[in-house]
Amino acid sequence: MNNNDPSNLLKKQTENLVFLMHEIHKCFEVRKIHEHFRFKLPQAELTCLMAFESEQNLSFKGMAKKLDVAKSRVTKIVKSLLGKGLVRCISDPVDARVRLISLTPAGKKKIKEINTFKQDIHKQLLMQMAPEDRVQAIASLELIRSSMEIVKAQLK
Amino acid sequence: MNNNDPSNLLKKQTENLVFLMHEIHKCFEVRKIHEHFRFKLPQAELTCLMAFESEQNLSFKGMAKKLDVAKSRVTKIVKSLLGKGLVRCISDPVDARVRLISLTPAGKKKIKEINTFKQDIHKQLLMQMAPEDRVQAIASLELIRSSMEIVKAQLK
DNA sequence: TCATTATTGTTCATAATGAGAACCAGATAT
DNA sequence: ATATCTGGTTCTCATTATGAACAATAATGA
Repeated sequence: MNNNDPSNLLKKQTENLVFLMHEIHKCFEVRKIHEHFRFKLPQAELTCLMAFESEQNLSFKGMAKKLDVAKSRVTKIVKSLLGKGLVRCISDPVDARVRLISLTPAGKKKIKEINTFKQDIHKQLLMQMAPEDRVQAIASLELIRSSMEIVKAQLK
Repeated sequence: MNNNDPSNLLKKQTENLVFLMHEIHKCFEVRKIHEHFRFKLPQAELTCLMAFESEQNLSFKGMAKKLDVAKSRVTKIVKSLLGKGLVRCISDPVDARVRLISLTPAGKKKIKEINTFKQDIHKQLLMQMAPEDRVQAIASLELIRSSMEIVKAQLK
């Protein structure tokens, strides 16, 4: 009994965790689909645009690394974004092979819109909680995230 | 100042939350891809198999509702799973239109394997935390999940 | 009972996401 | 100067997914 009780607790917590993570993940997916309809852009193009939050110039290779996709995928995504006038390409004066991708004014406006929406929806999420709980929730997420990173690293 | 400070806190928390949710979501995706390689099954087929955790017989329509995909998608997924000998179909004696999908012994073995892995990885996640923190983390996730459901409902 | 309507599953066309191999052009190094 | 390396494009292929059109079967109603 002394041995069984704590292991049983862990098992119950595990089952609970599996369920909660799955549900949260589904909600997250719903939000992504919603963004796709709201901003009339395929999800891959949305994530591509968001890559310019931290940089303003990206080569195709750099983008591929950042999005963790094949170069050929970037070619396709950027081609579509070019057609929509959201990005532009200039060839690198230092290296003629390299094409630098950057946002057009329309693209900048778009990511501002997307960001506003994203911030807003997460703010709403926090507002569902009592202010004390918000601090705790974020601390827990931080702990979960770092734990996930460790488990992920062990996986490979 | 008195007015600015709390709103500034909320903004910082929001940014933090956006980041954390995004990172956690990425980890979750990595796990799904890992499962796909480990169990040599496309992700859609994996989720289809997992639907038999709570039921042992499912019509194509029932499966479509459960997986939240179109009927035609189910046709394709089940066709592939049939070919792999993981599910079988019997026509409903009550209604000749209906084909009931159920697991073969091989399919049952497979979902047991998948479940063991899934439980194990979540258990490992909990083990990264101090026992007191586990309770808190799960409580936080529960709160986050219910908050997400509310925000999601407002979205539509 | 028989015709109309509704439901179940299949097939087909289409689109998005993504990988990887083969390839060309421009850069680096020996 | 030639060989090698690197960045980007193109092509083929697989996976995920929808929705329309369709065939077979069930249910309803006059």
